[in-house]
Amino acid sequence: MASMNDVAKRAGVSIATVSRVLNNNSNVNDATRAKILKAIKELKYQPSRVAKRLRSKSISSNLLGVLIPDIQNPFYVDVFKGIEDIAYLNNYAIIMCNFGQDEKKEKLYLEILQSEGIDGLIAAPASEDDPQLKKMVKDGLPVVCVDRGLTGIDVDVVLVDNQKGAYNAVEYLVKSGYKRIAYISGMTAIPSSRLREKGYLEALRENNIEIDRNFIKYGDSKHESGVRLCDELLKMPNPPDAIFAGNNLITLGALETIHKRGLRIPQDIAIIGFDDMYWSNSLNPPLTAVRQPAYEIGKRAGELLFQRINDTERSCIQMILKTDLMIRSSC
Amino acid sequence: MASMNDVAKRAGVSIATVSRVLNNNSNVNDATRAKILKAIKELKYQPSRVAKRLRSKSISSNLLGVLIPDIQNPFYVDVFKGIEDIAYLNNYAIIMCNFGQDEKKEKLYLEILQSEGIDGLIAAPASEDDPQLKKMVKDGLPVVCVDRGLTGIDVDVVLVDNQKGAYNAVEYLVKSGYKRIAYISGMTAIPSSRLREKGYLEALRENNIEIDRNFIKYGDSKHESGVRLCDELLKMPNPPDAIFAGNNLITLGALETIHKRGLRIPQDIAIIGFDDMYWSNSLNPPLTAVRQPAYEIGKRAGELLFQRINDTERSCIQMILKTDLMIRSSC
DNA sequence: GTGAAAGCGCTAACAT
DNA sequence: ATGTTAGCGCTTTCAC
Repeated sequence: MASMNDVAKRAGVSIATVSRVLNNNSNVNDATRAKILKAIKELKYQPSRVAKRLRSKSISSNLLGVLIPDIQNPFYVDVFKGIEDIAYLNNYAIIMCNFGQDEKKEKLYLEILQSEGIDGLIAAPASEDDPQLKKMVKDGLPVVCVDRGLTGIDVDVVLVDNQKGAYNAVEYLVKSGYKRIAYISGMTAIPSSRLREKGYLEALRENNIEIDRNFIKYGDSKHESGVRLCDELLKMPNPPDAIFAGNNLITLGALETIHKRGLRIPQDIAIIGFDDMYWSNSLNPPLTAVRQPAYEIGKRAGELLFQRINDTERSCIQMILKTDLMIRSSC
Repeated sequence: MASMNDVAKRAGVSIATVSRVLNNNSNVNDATRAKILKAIKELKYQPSRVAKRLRSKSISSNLLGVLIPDIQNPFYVDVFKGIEDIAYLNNYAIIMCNFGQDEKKEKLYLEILQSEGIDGLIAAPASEDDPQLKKMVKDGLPVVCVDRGLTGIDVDVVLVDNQKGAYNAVEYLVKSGYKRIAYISGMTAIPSSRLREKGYLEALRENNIEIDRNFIKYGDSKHESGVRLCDELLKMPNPPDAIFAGNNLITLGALETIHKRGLRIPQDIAIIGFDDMYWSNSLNPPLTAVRQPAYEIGKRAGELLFQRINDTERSCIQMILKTDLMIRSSC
């Protein structure tokens, strides 16, 4: 790889001048500029982002971090796509950190990110109390949280109203005549899981449906726990007549169990999921679900991040997007 | 962020000694080491990967690139997860480049990757003839290709036998009694699309089924083209009785169209897909599909990459994994 | 308008 | 066993 020095030599100028034409700020003689441009072309010179980053942390390093709990969850994939589209517009590359809801892994990734000298970070932290991430925010790293916030510190956040979304879903179940409604929760360490439970409880309470604690199952937000917890629910002596699944992976797992048991949906057991997927229509049966605008969450987060990178002083924004109940035929 | 200099000062030693304990290669006096370790802790010092990378390209920069065409395709997500697990084991971070099958975007990402001084790259290139990527391989960058190779140059490749997978799928369709079998292809620029077509044609030919060119539709490997091309197929005066869908996104799109038209699967139209998904069982009906071991592809590619990083001279390997026909009830 | 030189944080000879 | 120093590729004063 040719360096600036090579270019300078070839063009018969100093590296300072090369730097000047590259960043076309100061005035450079047209003839000199032409010579340099020619040398750059001939040598196929590409500036090193690494050297640039080392040299001045103050200036754009064109690198940002994305820290998410589960890339195999389609929700985060869409969020990522939203972020990426914005990053690309700004000529930024992304270090992707998928920590699998493992706090140790998250910690290591956070260290790496810091060590890489990123310009900014978009994160869905393992816990809203994450001390390490909080410290990074305090130290001035531009951070935008998605899906989950951070307590006790001012930070930009983009998420949906989880409680309301869950409330709407469960209320719809109630209005449809279901009375024995179960909830399969994701990890309770995740704020959204707790808020969805709150929405669930609220909807039951307001509709005078007795709350049965045995109908609330706690898992780890993954497919497998949907499979297992749905099974536990269905083999109860007096099983539920409807299930509210805490996220898309859980929903898919629950569907698997229901189908394995040969039960009909919604006649034998109804189901409604949090998180829509574009293939929800092709599921058996078409799934009724609470849709989060995942792509938009990512896009907005990306926009907020670049705003903050360009203006560290701007006051923090909490952006709450709305959910949509996509009514199909699983309940 | 504390630097090595800060640590050295605090411990009352030179930066060289600090570097020594950090890379614990040379001998350092135990007392000195202790002092330095203490200073590191107190300052919460973290080495800068950026400086390290700038300093010596020869040594591990702990950064690698992943270049894939579509992160919203679950196949690539699983491949990525496989890569990531291996990268994490080696303390590597990943720059994720999702080029959306857009050659211009791919080119820019490749430039960025080079400019970031990555140690190695795992790529599913837009074309098997990609001159830029080829040049990077020639220039000595460790590269492993997944899903698609590179012509005219020696490079490690991990993929499945696409032709055989397709052959098996279409043969299964034939054996099941279908005679009017259509193929919805992904982008023909992608080798796997062409190989799957070859397998499709081969299976028809060997079973003495007349090939109808109108039954082959070419799209762009995305959901939308599955929706559209399946529709074109179904509104033919004499439509097919079975569809072989070129990848998972196309399959999902085709399913959407079939359901929208209120057709029964497999009575009215049968479907078999390339690429399995873990929720295939929950689709309507459970989908028969050719399974690629996506996670393993990523994992193997990661392993090969680290092998190559550690031994640039090792001769290239082409690893061909096998596909499985997952028989369910969509045909 | 252009060049010289310092320095970002680190590693690796080369000294001592 | 430890320190000194050059240099990775770049930006940015400060001269001229």
